[in-house]
Amino acid sequence: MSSQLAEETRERVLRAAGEVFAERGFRDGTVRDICGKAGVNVASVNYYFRNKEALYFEALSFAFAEAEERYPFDCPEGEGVTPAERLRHFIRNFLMRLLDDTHLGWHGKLITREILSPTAALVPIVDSIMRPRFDAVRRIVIQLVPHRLDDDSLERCVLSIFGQCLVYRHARSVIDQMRPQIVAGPEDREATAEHVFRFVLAALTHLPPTPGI
Amino acid sequence: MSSQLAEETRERVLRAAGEVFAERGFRDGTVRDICGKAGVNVASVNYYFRNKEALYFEALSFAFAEAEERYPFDCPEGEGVTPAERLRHFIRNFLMRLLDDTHLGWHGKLITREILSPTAALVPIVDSIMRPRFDAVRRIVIQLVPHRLDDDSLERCVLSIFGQCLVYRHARSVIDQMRPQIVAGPEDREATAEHVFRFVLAALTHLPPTPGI
DNA sequence: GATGCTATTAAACATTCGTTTGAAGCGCAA
DNA sequence: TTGCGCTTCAAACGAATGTTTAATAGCATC
Repeated sequence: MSSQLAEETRERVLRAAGEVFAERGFRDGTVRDICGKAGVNVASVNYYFRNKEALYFEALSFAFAEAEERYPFDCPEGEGVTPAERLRHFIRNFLMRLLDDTHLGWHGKLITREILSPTAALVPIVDSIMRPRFDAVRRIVIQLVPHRLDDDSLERCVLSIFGQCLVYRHARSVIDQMRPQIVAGPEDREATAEHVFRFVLAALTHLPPTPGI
Repeated sequence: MSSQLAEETRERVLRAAGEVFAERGFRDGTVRDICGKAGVNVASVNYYFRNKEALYFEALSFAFAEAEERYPFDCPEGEGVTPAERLRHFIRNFLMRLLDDTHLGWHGKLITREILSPTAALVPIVDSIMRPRFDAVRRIVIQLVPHRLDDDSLERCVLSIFGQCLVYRHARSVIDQMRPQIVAGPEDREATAEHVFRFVLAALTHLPPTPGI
């Protein structure tokens, strides 16, 4: 029977693993680093998880679950909310999460690494977490574009929206070197979110119809 | 005196290093892998370069130089070219490079890794290669937006453009799992480039003025 | 208090990897 | 040919790392 204390130890290792893997990657993040940060013996990894790889899988799932919990995907779908308001809400929510480096920053770093070097762990994450958001944004796009779009154009619109948010995380090192002021403070981030919203809204509402459809 | 043969060996190691580092990252890409692929002895790394880290630096610079050579940044600046045509040209050129997996794909992968986990090698690359492109796109944006933009909004517009292109590389694994058809064939990639161009053009030409400026 | 299961520990093991070493190969000039 | 400098090689070294082991401690139950 696993005690309450053991469960706490397990979660401490899981959290330390997430932070270490996020900062240094799977290979560079050593078991000794993780256990040192968690304050446990190195054998704990083998005791609680099978090995380092299984620990990585669980840490990734744990990070996603915790990120979902703290930054819930609350895209208002009610009747009284206009599509533009839903769009603004989504973009701000998503961007704030991506730009957050302080308390929850390692989740995003870890996920970014996983996307760049995908393992088998990515498949269920894409299906269970990313796809619903993709679908929600697609519904917003359909409502905002004044004419019908073919399926591929629709997907590309959604990707254009995600891309404008994701660049602030993926190219963060370049931004910090070239234009640090646009993401420096909270008010700058709000302004960035507002910009992305206006940029997307202008594009969607004025997108020309695809010829031949 | 270094012979012609030695120079070829050096470059073979450099190229193999770029491919291996791109595929597996700095830490996972072993010296033995690189030398095996290059068909040379492991001691060659220490002979031609100082050590693995110095090899990585040189491989990164080499990759950038070769990518610049094969995909030259030829943004037409002449009088007779409209800003919209320059934008289309830039986006297509940039996107095709990002989506190219075949002969030159490892350059982009390597650079993406470096941006995510930046080392000291990134600073000169940003200054010498990325900044000029950023500046060129900014000049195009100024010409396309019908009113004056403050500096920060201008930077964010440029980032919106880059982000819409970069997402096709950074989130490639997710796209491949969710919507592979939009980047599958050459004609799909052309359609993607055209979409990004139209999306950006619609946004820039209809972007509302920032209040209070 | 004895017993048995769980949790934790220090130490060691086996492997991998970057790096070094010393010798051998090779081209070329004297 | 001989000698010399540049290049390549096989082998080994030392450090780091994932994993295992066997012993110890903690703790609930009887």
